[in-house]
Amino acid sequence: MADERTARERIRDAALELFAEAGVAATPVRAVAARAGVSTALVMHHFGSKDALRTACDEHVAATVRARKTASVGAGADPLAALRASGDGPPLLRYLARTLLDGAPQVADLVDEMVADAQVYTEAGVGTGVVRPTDFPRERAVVLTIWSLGSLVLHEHVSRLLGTDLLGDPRSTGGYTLPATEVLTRGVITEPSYQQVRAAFAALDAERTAPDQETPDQETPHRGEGR
Amino acid sequence: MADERTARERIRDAALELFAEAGVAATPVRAVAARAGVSTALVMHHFGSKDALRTACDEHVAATVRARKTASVGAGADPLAALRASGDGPPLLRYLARTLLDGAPQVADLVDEMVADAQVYTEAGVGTGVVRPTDFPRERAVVLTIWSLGSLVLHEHVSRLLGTDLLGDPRSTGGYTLPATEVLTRGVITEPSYQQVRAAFAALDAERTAPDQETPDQETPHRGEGR
DNA sequence: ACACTGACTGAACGTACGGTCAGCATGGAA
DNA sequence: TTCCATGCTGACCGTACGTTCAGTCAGTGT
Repeated sequence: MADERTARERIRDAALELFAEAGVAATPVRAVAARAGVSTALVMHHFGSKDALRTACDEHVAATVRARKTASVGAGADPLAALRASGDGPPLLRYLARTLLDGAPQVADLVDEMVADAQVYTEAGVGTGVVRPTDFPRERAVVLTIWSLGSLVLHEHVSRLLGTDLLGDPRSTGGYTLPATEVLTRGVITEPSYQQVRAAFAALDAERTAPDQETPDQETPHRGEGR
Repeated sequence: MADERTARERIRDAALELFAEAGVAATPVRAVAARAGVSTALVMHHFGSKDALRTACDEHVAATVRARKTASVGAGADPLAALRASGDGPPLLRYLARTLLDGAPQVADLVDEMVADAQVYTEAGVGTGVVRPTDFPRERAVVLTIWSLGSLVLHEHVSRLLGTDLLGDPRSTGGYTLPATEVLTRGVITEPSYQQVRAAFAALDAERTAPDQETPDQETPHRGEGR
């Protein structure tokens, strides 16, 4: 019965859950108020408007993620491992997964920070021999962060396909983490195929910088059967 | 002036664009009708309800993706390369990126097919020497498909971070494809770190199947500095 | 005793929504 | 010509939305 949180916090948490479930546009303020056990007028009293409530949610999530983030790069460069384990992780992560799509500036800043952190951590990992060196330090950090967040956003599909809930206990995410880590360790593509891709994009760049001179017939950049 | 499409197709295409931009819940039927140049009543006449219109969009996207999909596994296991190149790709891909989140069954089936295709293609690639073998053929196909779709869903962040529009011309996606392919070729994590992750999850499994016997102190599964 | 403040509510307002309906053209079949 | 089916519209309906407002109540300082 005793709910230690203030009414303002209860409203914000209720909004977080409902916005995460159905999206902001599909969630009436009345539903938020009902879930928090208050009147709709009190929601307006505390936040001023539905949009301001949404912004407050964005800021709360961003602040919490910032507070909880740790340098855990070993298991697949996962910037959210600490959050996953914490009690209030699931609703927060669900909300984050939703709002990664509708371009809230607070969330965009958060992603930028995650990328910067990932770059620092991977470069440190290169020093300690945990992480391989790369030709594209920043771009690799972007790619790894995007993949990590992308699997979070699509957690429903991951759950259906692998039976692994990425929003739950990190110790039970092996169904996803194991193959992902295998890919991130041993790779998928063989070296000659990679060189073909590199050459194809280099040719495209050359064609763009000097578009007048003729280029040899190469309309499909990835051939696939070359050995 | 001559628009060859029927009014029904114009409505469906307008809905596709608007739903992709702002989401279904935030798009009024009136806006769809206005974009298509018809009355709102005609939208209802053709589709019956907003929800049915949404379903029609889902089915149209699924059908188009199925029609366009090709076996292009060389450049990072991208199941949507053909679609990207085609003219009506962008709005379709934008819609797909949106609806991958709200669990439409047609889209879920589509994802399942993509995974199945990815598994077939990667296993064929192992035979021709383009793709490396794996301990988890199906799980690897899931992971690669999820990463590919995840980067599509987060294309806005990719664009901001790398200046590369994944929805546009595939020949100008090198900013993303090159580092992604490098990661998928040479890996990120070193072999000993991978073995640590494997051992940690194996220990967790053992603990779960025989939870009574004591296990050695290992509360954090990824240590990171072990060498 | 009074005044003031902030949390909080029930009722209401204006609006924009999804959906309905009667009816108007057009056109091929009878 | 009559008929009905189809594509289509403007006007309308009930509802649910975001927001406003007047006012209650408890606490606090004076």
